Amino acid sequence: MMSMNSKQPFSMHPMLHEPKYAPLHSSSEAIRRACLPNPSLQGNIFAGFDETLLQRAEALAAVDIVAQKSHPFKPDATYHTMTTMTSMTCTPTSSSGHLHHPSVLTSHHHPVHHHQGSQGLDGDLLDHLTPGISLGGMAGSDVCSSSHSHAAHMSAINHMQHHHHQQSMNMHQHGLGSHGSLGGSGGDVEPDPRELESFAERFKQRRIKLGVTQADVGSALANLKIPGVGCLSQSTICRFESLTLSHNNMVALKPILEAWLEEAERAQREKMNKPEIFNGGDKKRKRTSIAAPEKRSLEAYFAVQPRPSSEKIAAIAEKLDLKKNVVRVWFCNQRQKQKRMKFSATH
DNA sequence: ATGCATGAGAT
DNA sequence: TCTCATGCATA
Repeated sequence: MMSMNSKQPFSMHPMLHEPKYAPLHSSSEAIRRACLPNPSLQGNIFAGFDETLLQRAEALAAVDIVAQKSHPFKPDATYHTMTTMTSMTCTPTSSSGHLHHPSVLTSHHHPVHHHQGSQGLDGDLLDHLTPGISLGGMAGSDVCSSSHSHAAHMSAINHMQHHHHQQSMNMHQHGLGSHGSLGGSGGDVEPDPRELESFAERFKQRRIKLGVTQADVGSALANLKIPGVGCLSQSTICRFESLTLSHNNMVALKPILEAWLEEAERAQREKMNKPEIFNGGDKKRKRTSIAAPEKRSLEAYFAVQPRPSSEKIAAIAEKLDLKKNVVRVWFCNQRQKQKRMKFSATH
């Protein structure tokens, strides 16, 4: 069996193991990415670009760079954080070495579809309000506290074996609408972008109404005891709300956040009934910063060739005086950005 | 809210 | 070595 839908985070017992869980896959997705607007350069068709192109791209990018450039430093450093791990909270991931991510939620691929536009999105920011509610343990937020940096080796919750093919099996495409297809066996979730969009918006609103921050939601997720699901960071919750995640990622996270929301609202209601109770070593990782001029050059290169070879990357790195790894990661992140929902062809 | 990074799994 | 899901650090 392959899973057809999988992703039903719930349905399994609340214990840990459950190594499997179908990863889901939904069916739609890919295509959205296909059409992204190219920043600027016109033809990216030249795939084999060579020095010449490189220079050309750079020149294009250099328009205003002329003067400023020069930053003495060389970024990079990838420092790797940590050295001490002392804590063990449930911190979700760890950068240092441990697993964490539950990719559990991944599904991917949908054959196609997309379209429609709208973008509602909102962007309000109001997240932090402080609540007074502690939602029965849920949003309490601290559970996973993360004060310390990493550590945690136990993120037990997350990870599972999950996915089988992340992107691999995309074959099914019944092309129909968006959804449905997939087998019926499980009921897959709707890959409908519209629905995701509205859910994200409603989610944010209700979350604010509850008085919890994005970070609170992330850590409270662990309290849900959904197999394979642990805490998530503020970043991820924020991205979910602003639709800046891949479509598959949105689809995977939706049921989880939906479950949390219901639980949190339920807990709050409970408290409402009882009026009284609720009143109530590390080395830090340093983030590399790529200066504007270099960034412009990178963008120009990207427009020409989004996936430069290792050699090209090295050449670019040298020209811009950046570490090769920094350049490589920049390209990876840039590609990921294109795939995010917001910008995708979906709209 | 986002930029740069890590790491698991797929290629 | 890439893609993806995620996160820490930061603007």
